[in-house]
Amino acid sequence: MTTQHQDAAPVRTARQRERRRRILDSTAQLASAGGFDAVQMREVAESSQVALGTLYRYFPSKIHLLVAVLHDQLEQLHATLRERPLEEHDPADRLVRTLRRAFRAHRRDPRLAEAMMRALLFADRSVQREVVAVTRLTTALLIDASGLPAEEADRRLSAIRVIRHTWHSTLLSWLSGHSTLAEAQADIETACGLVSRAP
Amino acid sequence: MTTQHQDAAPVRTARQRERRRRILDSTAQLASAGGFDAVQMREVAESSQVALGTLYRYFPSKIHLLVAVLHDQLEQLHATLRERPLEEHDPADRLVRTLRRAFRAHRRDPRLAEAMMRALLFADRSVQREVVAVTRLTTALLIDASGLPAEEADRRLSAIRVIRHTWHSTLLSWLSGHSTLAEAQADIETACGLVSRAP
DNA sequence: CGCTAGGCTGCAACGTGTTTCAGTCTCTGG
DNA sequence: CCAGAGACTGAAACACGTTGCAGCCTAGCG
Repeated sequence: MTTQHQDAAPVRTARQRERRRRILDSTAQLASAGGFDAVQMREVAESSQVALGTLYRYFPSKIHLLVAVLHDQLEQLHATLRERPLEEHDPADRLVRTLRRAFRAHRRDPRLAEAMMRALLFADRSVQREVVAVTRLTTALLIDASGLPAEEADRRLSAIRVIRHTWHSTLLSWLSGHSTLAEAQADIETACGLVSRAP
Repeated sequence: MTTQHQDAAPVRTARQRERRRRILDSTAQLASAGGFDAVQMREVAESSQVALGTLYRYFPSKIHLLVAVLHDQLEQLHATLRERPLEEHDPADRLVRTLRRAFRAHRRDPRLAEAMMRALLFADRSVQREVVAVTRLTTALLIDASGLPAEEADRRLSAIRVIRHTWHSTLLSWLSGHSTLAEAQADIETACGLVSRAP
């Protein structure tokens, strides 16, 4: 049962693009208000003025839906970050700054962050395409943030992935109340140090 | 070496201890056969010869149940690791070795691993106690593996947490088919390098 | 040895993610 | 402009985690 969503097939009409946007927006709104559990498919459908079956045609599961919201938000974050470039030169410093910014953004909307991260980490093989897209986007964002030239970044990909893992893991862990803010920030700094080491 | 078993309520009778063991065992068996989705509460109850309500008295949710299984398995792993001590001296090498062993174990039973990790990362505040217990146990295991003296380990706690985050994250990511074995192992090695740096 | 409190059982019921389907609407090719 | 293909709707139904409850059983106490 192969899925044919907009990822592979571009959306045809403007109305479909609007539907998709309405769905993403009301999902984010519901998540922002009540977290993962508050994103209920019937409610998403209703508040985006779409039938339940249609919602499932656009996003084959709640996980797909929330991962798509994450992807959407990441694109916005990436754009925002590009608008305000950093002044630091040291790659590790730049990464720490960037992730601090991102963390602040999530602290402002912890329920939305929790919903998206839970979905990302809960995603199984059926969401592989979307998860890989998010992973790629995040990696690109981190490389951008580090300010490293492409070839240098290539040599440090493993370090960047470790930073990404640490980022996701600490964020979720903090959002779920399993660790403290201080721990999360210390760990992110520790991980970012990796990018300045010999490859 | 905190031997924290289930909630503050110590088990009273032998039959209760047996019931708990039967539940943990059949959960592990179901998970091993079919992963997270195959662990269905009705089925766990039936195959451990316990009423559904009783299952819920012992473990208030599927997530609690699977995190308890993880805790159980970690205790076994910890014991196994102590039996066969490492010969390496370098802390990073020792950690890499240990995590390689652990990874191999999970490769032998990927569905069980997937079920446990999904549960751990999906756990919310209501599972805090159990998640913190697992976290502590894992940290203790890593410190043990590193061979560092206690005070030295204390100074590197953040590095050890980063290793733990990377471990969980790469493992789940590999189990979910989002990354390759090579990436996972490279990242674990990269993270383990942190423990040899200046504090 | 009987009594009581609390644990256990079987079962029904509820909520929410997901599937299915018949009927209706919209878009596109001819 | 029309017909067919595909998309959308509304509603019902299913699956599984979770809860609630009435009655039975066990353990420990008097």
